[in-house]
Amino acid sequence: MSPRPMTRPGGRSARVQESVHAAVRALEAEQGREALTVPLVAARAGVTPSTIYRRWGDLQELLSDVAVERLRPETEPADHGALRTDLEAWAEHFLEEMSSPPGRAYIRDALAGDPDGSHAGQCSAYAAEQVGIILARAADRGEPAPDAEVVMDHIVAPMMYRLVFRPGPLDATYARGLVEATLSSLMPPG
Amino acid sequence: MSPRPMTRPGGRSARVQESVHAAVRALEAEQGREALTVPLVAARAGVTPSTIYRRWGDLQELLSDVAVERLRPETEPADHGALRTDLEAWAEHFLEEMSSPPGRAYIRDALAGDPDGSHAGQCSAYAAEQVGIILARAADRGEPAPDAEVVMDHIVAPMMYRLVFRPGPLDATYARGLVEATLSSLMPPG
DNA sequence: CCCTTGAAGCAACTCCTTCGCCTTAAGCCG
DNA sequence: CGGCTTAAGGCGAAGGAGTTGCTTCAAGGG
Repeated sequence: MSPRPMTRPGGRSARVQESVHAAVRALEAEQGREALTVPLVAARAGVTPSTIYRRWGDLQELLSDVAVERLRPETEPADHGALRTDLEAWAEHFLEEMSSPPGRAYIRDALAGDPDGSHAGQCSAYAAEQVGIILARAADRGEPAPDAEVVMDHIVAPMMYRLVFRPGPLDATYARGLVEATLSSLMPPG
Repeated sequence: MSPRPMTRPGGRSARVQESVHAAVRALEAEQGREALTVPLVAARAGVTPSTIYRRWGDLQELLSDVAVERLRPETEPADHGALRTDLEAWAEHFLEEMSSPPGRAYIRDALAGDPDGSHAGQCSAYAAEQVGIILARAADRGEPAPDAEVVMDHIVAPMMYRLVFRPGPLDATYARGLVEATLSSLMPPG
């Protein structure tokens, strides 16, 4: 989970990591992200600044690390009994979380301090995992379902592209529209 | 074009901006982006560091500014006489440029130093403009054509999502496939 | 229980970054 | 065309972020 290989995941290293992450979350809430500096976080976490520089490189990579953690889904997508409703509910929930001010900030942070793209990859892996669960359920029910790649390209990608690259609001209607279009192209009306 | 409102676009301000941009491009080419610092760029550009800090805020915003400039398309999309071939050629060209190492670096820089999303918005505006030209040509020819939003959602967004969020290579085949899928859903085979 | 070794603490140094003040010149208006 | 107003750039000092070598600590293995 940490950006650098942690050959000793237990004990002190883990405590330091958690302490630093907690310090970032606390200071973000108290003073806003603008006010964060590495020495400040270090002091709050009870470690020396050089520890943070050595493990994370710089403030941005640390913030990216914390942001990815917060973008991890906490629960499985709700089961509504049918592929269409499952996908609609998940897409609406996903878009709502991601387009909220904190959601946008986490995405921004996750991308900004991510020199090798691994944090961005983790974000899309989270979404792919949720989608996979929904599609597996559909398969269990015997419903025809699109491929996971199709869902990523036609539902997740447009939402995330708009979030990251285009100004302007996004609402649940847009998410539902993407789901409808994807499912109806799966089973043409003809 | 500059991140801060330029109430005096002419004369010295414009010269300083161009000089600083040129210094960034030169030092990037000579020493790599890792080596860049604000004082280094300032020295090369013949300005004082405080000028850069005042106009751009920090190194990342400056690099983002330069990156957006480099992502601006230099020519109109080629005219191949038909919507399908125009879109295919443009999508392939777009994906090839964006997925190249420098292209990926520019996208990363453009997003990283972009606190308010205006640079990201500029990037998508460039793509939308190119798409608009292609669609307008199709309309002139009397060809049925999808809406620009459909092209952005179904062709541009999947490519950019994969570029930014997913590891792994991307090739012209993928771009063509997106175009085919979009056009064939426009005119169902039935 | 000791040994190895990666990680954290410490401290000193470098240099990035900020800020106040002054100077320059762009754009305006008579 | 020539002075006037006012952004914007230059300069220098002060403060703090970021870096590094060395030392100390403790996790995990023998």
